Amino acid sequence: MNTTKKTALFTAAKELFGEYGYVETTFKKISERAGVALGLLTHHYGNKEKLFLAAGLDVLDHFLTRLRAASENATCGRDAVMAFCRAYLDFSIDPQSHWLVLVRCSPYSDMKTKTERDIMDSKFGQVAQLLESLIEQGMDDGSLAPCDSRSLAQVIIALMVGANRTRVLTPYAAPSLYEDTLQFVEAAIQPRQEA
Amino acid sequence: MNTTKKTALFTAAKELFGEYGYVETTFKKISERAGVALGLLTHHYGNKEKLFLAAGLDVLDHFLTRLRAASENATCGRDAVMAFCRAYLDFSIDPQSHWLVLVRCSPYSDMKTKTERDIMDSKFGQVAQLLESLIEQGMDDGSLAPCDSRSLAQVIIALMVGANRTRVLTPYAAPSLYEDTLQFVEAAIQPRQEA
Amino acid sequence: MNTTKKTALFTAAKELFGEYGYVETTFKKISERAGVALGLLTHHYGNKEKLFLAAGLDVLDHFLTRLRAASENATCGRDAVMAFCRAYLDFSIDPQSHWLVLVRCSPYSDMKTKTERDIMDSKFGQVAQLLESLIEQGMDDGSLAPCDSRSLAQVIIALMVGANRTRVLTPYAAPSLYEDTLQFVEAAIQPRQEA
Amino acid sequence: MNTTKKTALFTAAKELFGEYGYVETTFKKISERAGVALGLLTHHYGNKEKLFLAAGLDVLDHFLTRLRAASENATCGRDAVMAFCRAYLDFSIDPQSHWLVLVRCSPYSDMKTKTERDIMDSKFGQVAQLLESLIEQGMDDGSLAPCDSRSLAQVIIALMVGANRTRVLTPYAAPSLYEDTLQFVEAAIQPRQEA
DNA sequence: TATGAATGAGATTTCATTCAT
DNA sequence: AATGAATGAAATCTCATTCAT
Repeated sequence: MNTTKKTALFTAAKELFGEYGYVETTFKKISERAGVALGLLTHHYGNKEKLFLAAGLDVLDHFLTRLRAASENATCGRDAVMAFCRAYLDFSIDPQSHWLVLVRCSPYSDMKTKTERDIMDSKFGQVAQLLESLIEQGMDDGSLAPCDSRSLAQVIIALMVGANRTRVLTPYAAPSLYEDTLQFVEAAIQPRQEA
Repeated sequence: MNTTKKTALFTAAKELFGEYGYVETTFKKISERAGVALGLLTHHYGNKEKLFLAAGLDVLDHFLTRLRAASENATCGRDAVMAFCRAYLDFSIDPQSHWLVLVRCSPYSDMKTKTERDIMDSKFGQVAQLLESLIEQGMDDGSLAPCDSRSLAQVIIALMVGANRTRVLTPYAAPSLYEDTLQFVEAAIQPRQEA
Repeated sequence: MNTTKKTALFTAAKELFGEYGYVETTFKKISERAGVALGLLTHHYGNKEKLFLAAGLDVLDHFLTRLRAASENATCGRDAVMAFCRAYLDFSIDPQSHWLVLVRCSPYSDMKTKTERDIMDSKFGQVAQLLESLIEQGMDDGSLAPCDSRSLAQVIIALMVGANRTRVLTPYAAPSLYEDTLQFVEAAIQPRQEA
Repeated sequence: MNTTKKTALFTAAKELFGEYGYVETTFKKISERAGVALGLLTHHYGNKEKLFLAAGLDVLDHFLTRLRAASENATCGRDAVMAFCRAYLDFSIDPQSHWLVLVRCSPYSDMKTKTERDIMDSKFGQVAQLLESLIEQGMDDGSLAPCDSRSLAQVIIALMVGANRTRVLTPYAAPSLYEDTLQFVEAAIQPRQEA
């Protein structure tokens, strides 16, 4: 197949965006790591930003697939929420997932075009919607106390975001951080019998 | 009199780092916004990275001061933790605080020198230590259930980080996000009487 | 059947050279407008310069044919000269003629090869020779005053060139420019009875 | 003076735009000919187009000054018109004038920005207005027959344009072309007593 | 004949930093 | 302390041309 070179380019780009961030990932670095001519990048992807968009969407697509798969077989809504969280954190440290693309490159700073930001936004929105629906399921089946599902989803995702950044970007994350995070979520969503 | 120009430069730098991030903040932009000669920048700060370090530390210093002030008068440890969280989130949206410097510029990507990263790290470490001590205080005074204070501190700070990023970087944050976040913390650290 | 693609390419090339000039007309643009594979261009025409030469000569050939047809049936030399001028100006604004190829691409800057410039030169020379012969005819039949036919031909053609550029390249040409130009020629070549 | 380098750059740019045209005049060529660092170009002029605009306006300003000087002392309108034409053609072959900048670079193709084209247009407009006023003066003092001054001015300028291009761009211009051109104008504007 | 992936030289532009004044 | 001209390395992007299929 002659798709090889395009694929090599794409993989190298995802690696480098994750290692160096958007700005410090250069055409030269990408083409050298992919073992491919410099010009092939614009030939296949038009420009750097479009390549980044493609990379980001690719990661997000796999992310969504993984989250859906992880949460669909849970026995109750609360378990589904916990499965979602676990899958989120697992994905974020899976070396195959190229998750760092989304961590080191901010789609909100590195993409100049509004259209492209909108595309990313809608994908991120789907992540939130998935969690919302799991929360609603939990309220339906009684495994979660009544609450504003959209609000709770945002807070839980915020926690995932922060835990992930602490782990992958800083040197001082405790080894148990992810487990602690999951327990924290569990404690917070635990329905309690009040007098 | 002559401190004026140095100060103007410093303020302009903090504004621009927060608006554009590290890479897109140029010497030209800074000197223009400050209404000051280009050469003054290296004259006063040596180079871009040192300027950024100074800006970041300045923001962090004010941050720590604010967190300490907010938490020191609480009536119990749990209240102190909540005051800490509230102060964190308030500071993050105070236009005077130049907090965005720390959000848009990652000290972990934008600072090449290990020494400088270490300086920042130690400051961030003090934030975590402060929260840890408040948690311990809570365990002492019985307002918080026994737990690993370091772990809990990291998780809570992770949540602050994520909530803040959601609010200031994305377009889809719910207006109630910060309040929801605080409630979430409250629910999670609520000591509960188990059978 | 297979001439179609070559023709489509040629037409697209003439359009684009006329619209964008030599440098800004790219292989990509041409092949896209023609709806044809990129590689066909070099396959059929060798390289960009040869394609341009072919395009320019094609336009010039039609131009010469039109000038000859327009001037051959005039009743006297002076009328033939005027018919020549009118045909020149008409051709220059005939959308079918692709005249702009010769206006926006300078054969004197855009063709590096001396041989190719010579080919173009000789064609342009034939235009001048045609006008010269019409002028001589006019001197023979008494409709034009004696003069240096080569000189007069060059001046008249210079006027055509300038009028044409004013009309097709600038935004400020008066609507009557071409008519005014013809009257100007008429006035200048009018034989006058001097005392 | 430290203006030296900026000036050297400007002169080199005018020379090269005149020799090679806009597109083939590169930053490298300019900085090398000026003996100056590459980056100085954008430092002083912002970008290539602005440099070209500055160069073109500089040439046009000198042009206008020369045309005004040449035509203001004529004894009658017709002489003023002829002095204008002679000054036009002289300027066009004065090696000091950098006239070729305007010949080889088309302000109508090479300037993308409408604003900049407008600035050039208005300068060209002043050339036409000057000639118009001379023609009107000629009609007033009786040295020229009544006519539409604007139309006549455009045609005469068109002839200057064409004669100039023939002389400086083609290899086949007769040595007497400029003299022939002036005579042609003289013949065309000669007021004649009709029966 | 037809396709379009692949190449790499070269162009414009940016920018931290230096330095003479 | 203050200025801004000057430098040149490096980045992104363009594009004619080649070539395997």
